[in-house]
Amino acid sequence: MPTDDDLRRAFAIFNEIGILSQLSRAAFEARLPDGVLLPHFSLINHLVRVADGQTPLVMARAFQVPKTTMSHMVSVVAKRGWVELRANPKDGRSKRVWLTPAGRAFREDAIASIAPDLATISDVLKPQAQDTLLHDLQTLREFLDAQRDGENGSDG
Amino acid sequence: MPTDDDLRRAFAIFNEIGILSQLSRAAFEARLPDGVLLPHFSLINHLVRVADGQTPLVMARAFQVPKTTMSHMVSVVAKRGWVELRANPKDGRSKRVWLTPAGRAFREDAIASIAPDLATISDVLKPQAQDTLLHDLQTLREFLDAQRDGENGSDG
DNA sequence: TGATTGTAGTGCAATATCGTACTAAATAGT
DNA sequence: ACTATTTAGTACGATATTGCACTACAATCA
Repeated sequence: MPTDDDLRRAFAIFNEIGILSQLSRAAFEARLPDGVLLPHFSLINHLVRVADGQTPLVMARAFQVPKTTMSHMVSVVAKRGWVELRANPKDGRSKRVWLTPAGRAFREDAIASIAPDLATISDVLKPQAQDTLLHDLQTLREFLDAQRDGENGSDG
Repeated sequence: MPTDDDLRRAFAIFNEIGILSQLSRAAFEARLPDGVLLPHFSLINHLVRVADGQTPLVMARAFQVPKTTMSHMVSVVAKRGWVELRANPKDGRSKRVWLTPAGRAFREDAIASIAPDLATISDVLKPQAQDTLLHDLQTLREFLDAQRDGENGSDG
């Protein structure tokens, strides 16, 4: 049975997460070219880390956004020349998203430009604390993911 | 001197924070009336917890959003009848935002409806771990806040 | 093979966020 | 007091996110 203080603490945790998300996103986007947003970087980064040639719908599920949102995100980064859309010979309905050399270069540059900012974390959190923090955040995220799966998908 | 692994870990921490923010926001909004978003609740909650009668500009700074964004947020919750805008007798340029009884009731209902979800955190994180997590998140947030202050404000 | 159902993507409309430019009011400097 | 600067808020436009409806294609089934 949770006490009032338990609830307050849980509320505070998610409140801090929300604020941190906002602050870190703003800090990151300040290092990106003008008009480029965090989701655009995330999309490219995803293609590099997982694999390119995925369909927009698969990516929408990975990012847990509606497919219309992914469609728009892909069109934006395609306009920048960072990905190319090609027909899927295996399935006439779908397209596949391929990285371009410019897309990979953009990712490298972005990572290099935020690395110094990222490194400053160590000014306030010891390595051991960072490990614990990351571990607990992952635990929490997996838990929320599992809860979400128990309910409903976000698109058709 | 940060190693590659240090950077990877820091990157992963902020990545988890971003995902958690998205997941918890979606879970929260699922409990709110249709069309009501987290910022709308946050605005009301802020007025209850800090004080109502603040000016929109002060609130914009508290939320770290541009004043045009706050203007829009206030107009939305005002349309719902949860706040009232009144002229500021001390300053003819500004207005002050006051909670209505309906606004306070909305907050109570929202909190009551998410409390069961919040309580489930304890299923995966012990109280001690939650304390540490909250503490480290606050440390990180204060650090980012300080960095941001060292640079520039977001509006005029 | 033809009809039904399901899936991938897009077009469009509604709302949110946010920058620029503007008006009105307060403040500072002379 | 008069002018210049600063501050509070709004109007407007641009982009992002997202739901709904639609088309094209695929898969299933009779």
